[in-house]
Amino acid sequence: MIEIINREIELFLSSLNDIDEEMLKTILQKSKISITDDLSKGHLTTNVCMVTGSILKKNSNELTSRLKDQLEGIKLFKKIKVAGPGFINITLFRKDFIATIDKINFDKGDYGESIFNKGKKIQIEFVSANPTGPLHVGHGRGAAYGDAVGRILKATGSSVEREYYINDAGRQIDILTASVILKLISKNINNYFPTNAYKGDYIEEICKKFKKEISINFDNESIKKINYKDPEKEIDQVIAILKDSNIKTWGIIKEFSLNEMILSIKNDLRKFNISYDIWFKETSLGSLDEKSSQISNSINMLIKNGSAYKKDGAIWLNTEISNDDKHRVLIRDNGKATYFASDVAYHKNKVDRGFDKLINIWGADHHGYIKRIEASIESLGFSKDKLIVKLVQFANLFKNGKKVKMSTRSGDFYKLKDLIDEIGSDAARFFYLSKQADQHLDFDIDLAKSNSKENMFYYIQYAHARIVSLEENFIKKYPDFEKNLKPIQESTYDKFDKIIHELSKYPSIVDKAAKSLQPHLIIFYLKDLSHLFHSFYNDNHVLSESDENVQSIIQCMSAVKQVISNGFNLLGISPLKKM
RNA sequence: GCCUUCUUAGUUAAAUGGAUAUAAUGAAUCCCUCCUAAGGAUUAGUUGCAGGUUCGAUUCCUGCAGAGGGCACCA
Repeated sequence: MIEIINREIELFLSSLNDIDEEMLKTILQKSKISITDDLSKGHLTTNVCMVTGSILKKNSNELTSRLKDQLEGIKLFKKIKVAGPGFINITLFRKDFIATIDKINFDKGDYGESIFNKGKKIQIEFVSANPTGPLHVGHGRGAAYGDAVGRILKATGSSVEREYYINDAGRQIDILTASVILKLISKNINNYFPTNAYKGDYIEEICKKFKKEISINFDNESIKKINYKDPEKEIDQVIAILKDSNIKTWGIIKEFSLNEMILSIKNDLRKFNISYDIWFKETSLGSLDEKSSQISNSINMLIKNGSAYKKDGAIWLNTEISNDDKHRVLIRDNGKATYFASDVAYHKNKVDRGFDKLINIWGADHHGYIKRIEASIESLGFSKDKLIVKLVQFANLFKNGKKVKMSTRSGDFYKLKDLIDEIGSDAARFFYLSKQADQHLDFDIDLAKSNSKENMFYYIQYAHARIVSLEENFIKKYPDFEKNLKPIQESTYDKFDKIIHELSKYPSIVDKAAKSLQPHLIIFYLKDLSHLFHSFYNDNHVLSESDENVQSIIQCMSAVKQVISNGFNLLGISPLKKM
């Protein structure tokens, strides 16, 4: 129906005098056909006359009456009405309106999918937490968000590749390795353990798994003598001694610890119903020592085209192109690459892989990083519009009415795994996604676990479960109807019209969520839909309706169930059959 | 100081520039001989302040006030 109206509108616009290409484009961009917010306004509405009127500096009254006549002329609609400041409201014939139910029950899991991103290759990189500790509840939000965005984009026709960037190079990994080694040799060094080493119990778990047949010999005496006031220098000194005294064993333990950490992260994410297509290691970008490694190549390119330069012994990138407030160091005066240099190479690698869009999901603390990455992309000769950075604000976790504190180094944090064990993956995902990603979120564990009305998650699940049970009871009562339900278009029953109207909005909600990368829109939609359902369910005793009506109602209810299930699926949540 | 996100019922939150700003919660009242009361119905209550753009602004722009986050040759 919307396609038909669109065609009529285009005909209408081209029939107008004094309109040029440019204007036409603007009008089509600004105007829209949408589903009305309320049935009292009919089923569909368009603002095209107001938009056209304002662009052509014409009175919109004249336009509305002309378009109204034209739409009435094709006799495909029950009623055309001009309303408000110049909307055209369209009421469909009942069979067209009610056909939505048949469509949903026919399309099943495909209902709501669209093709507006068809053929697009999108890469989405998210979580990418350093493999120096297990994932904590702070990472959960980015994980739930990134995965849901991936699912939604896929539903709009694009191919989506999920990627986790593993920072397996650099000082943090050295600290991890040192922490493990110090625990392994703790008896020989009087249990010495520097303040800045990682303290969580996961370090001990790695030690337990480490095969003891390898002899672990380090310079224990030098370690015992370490005495620094600055904890940063202290840990660096520890690392230096360990490496110098037995680089081979260091390497073995480093690799082992890293693999254990990555494995634990993968397991946690799997538990959270998330799987990745690619696990990209920072070390695969190579090092500066290799002449044609990816990292050397990208820096050389930047130097060659004049974007990067040498100053005070370091190599800097001029980031003015993106209005960054200062130039950024790529290679330090000690010859080592910065983390930023790896990132430049990594983003070049991503662009080279030919994606149409790169979506990075970062914690809000990375905010200051956006401009320099954009500058590097532009400086390498690509458009920064390819890159979309979505910031996810921190989540405050509340338990027993108190805020839960977190710090990775001290080992004092709430693990994502524990949260999932406590409330389940589905409820956790739901709450992480229940608010816009770029807003602060207070995550109340007690509420998430509660069975009360204020728990939206159960409210929606309850609607789904009620319909499942309704269908079961229906089949028990009418075993014959199972195979030949009457088509719903013949229904004259109208008490569920509000629900049908709401169901017809679902595809546009998915599109909106995909365009704005906001999964929470789906949650709010499902809540509204569930509300309509619960209300209907209370007012109408379905199975005591006439045989004819009950067939139609059951089909409508099944459609509601289907849409809840489809919506949950986009969020990575499984609907419940029983509460 | 600079950058950035934000400010909507008592509280927590919705709303691609659209019509009467939507829910939940809290308060008050009511509804189970009936398909799951983890539910429903009714009532009262909101766009920080001052301008601007627009036929139309919670939405876009400017200023002010207030809150969070970021401003390393750390990762």
